[in-house]
Amino acid sequence: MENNLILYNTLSRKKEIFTPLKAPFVGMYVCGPTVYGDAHLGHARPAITFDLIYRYLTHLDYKVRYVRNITDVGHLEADADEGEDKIAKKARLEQLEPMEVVQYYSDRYHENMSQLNVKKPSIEPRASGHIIEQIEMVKKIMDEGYAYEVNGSVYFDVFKYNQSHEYGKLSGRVLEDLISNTRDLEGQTEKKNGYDFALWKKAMPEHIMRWPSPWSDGFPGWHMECSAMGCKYLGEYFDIHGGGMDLLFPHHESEIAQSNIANGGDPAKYWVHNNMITINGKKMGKSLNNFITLNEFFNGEHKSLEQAFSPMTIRFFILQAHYRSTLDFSNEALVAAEKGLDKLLKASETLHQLKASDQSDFNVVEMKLNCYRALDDDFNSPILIAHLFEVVKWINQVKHEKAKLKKEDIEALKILFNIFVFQILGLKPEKQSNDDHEIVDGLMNTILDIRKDAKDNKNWGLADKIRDELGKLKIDIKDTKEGASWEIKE
RNA sequence: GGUCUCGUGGCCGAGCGGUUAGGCAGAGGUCUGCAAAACCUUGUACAGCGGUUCGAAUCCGCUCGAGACCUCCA
Repeated sequence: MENNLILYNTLSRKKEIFTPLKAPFVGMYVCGPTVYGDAHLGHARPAITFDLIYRYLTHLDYKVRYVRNITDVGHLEADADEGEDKIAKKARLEQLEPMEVVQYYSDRYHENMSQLNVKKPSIEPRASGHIIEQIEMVKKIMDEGYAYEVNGSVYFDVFKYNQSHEYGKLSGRVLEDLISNTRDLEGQTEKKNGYDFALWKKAMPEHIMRWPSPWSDGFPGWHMECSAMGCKYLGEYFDIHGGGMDLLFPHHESEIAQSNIANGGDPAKYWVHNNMITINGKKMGKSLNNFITLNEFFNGEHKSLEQAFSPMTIRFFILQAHYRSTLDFSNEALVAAEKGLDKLLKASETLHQLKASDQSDFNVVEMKLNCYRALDDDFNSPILIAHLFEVVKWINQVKHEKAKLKKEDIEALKILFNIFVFQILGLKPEKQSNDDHEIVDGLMNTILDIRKDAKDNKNWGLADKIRDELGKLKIDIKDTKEGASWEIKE
């Protein structure tokens, strides 16, 4: 497949033509969740954004190795260097082994991802399983003279690094500004400078998660894991590094610094960042405590929710905005997404019942090109969806015999829907598929048959009664020219 | 305080120098035993004020407003 893909590179702040380092292979690393709580709507954004990118690159015939980590150690609670490990804290509170907490929330995260139809990454490494690699990397940085040890902890010397490299080139920060901003931070730390970051932390006695190292029994600094694991599975220089915009600084900036010293260069060619989801105009996040978990969306049990929203509604809602824009949550917006998605999926079913004509009123080839153009332009899913809704219009017009489509065009549209709606956008019908389906179908056909007899005899009372009673069972009956149809609500 | 981003019709959200974005909601109509769905028609939108230009939502400046990062955060 010819490649016209353009993507926005945070590093250059420009859209660039996507040229893989070693086509057809593509290496993509995305910062995954810290598993110490249920995933919320904010977590769904990068998952779905990079799922879209993964799916599209795969569709373009690239052999993608997609690595998304699980952070199960090293993330500190309050201060980057003085706080307590998030996992360990949660474990102590709940009287659980740290790894028990990790297992529990990892499982729940995976369950949510599966519900959202997010494909599994090729590799999902855990930080705790790569302590050796991280220690090795810290050693390298020590050997190069860009890190110093204080009381068993190791810090990266940002000032020294900045003399030969540019600390801040990703986030657009200037070290002088950082100096003036960190100068008046309270508390005397072990660090030479406030902006230095930890590569290895000595564990306090109460700290449960700890590993031996040349410097102390302790644990790796947060930024180490992504550098070490990215390098291990994708090489020292790979194609795409992704994550949320809030990770730009200091996380990704520090990864670049570490990698430059340890491996002699940047870790990735393209840096891709998804924007935040907001609630009442503010970022939805753990720290602001204004988040709604995915499970709460799915079951509707949250005071801010007027109803439950299905995983596919959430997915569609997110895909209707460009990944680099903020997306504002509201019940109204989600209801709109729910209805829009329903319309799209219904049209997909209708497509299979269309009657072919000997000519077409629409240019299917052009439409297909437009769909590709949308995705090629920095994965513009909202534009793609707008195109798909035009196809929905076509389908409905043909259904109502107000427009025509040739047989081969109908077939082409089926393929188009399959590619863009199902394979790339990753949407799927949400009907429960259980073994009772055939029985239910049979029953419904019988009932609708009886109702049709009633209607033919103008026995409106009986016809309405059947519809009303079924309605109470959440079964919707709709009369069309072709006969009655039914569907289960919600 | 520093750095950066954004402000689009009732709501969400594309576009980023000249062409209808799209979805939801609203209004009118077609269809229909009724209802629903679908279809057709329908919207004085681009924070404000200046400037550049033949032409600006789109570029520049200022003002106002909102947000992100600078500390863990997707």
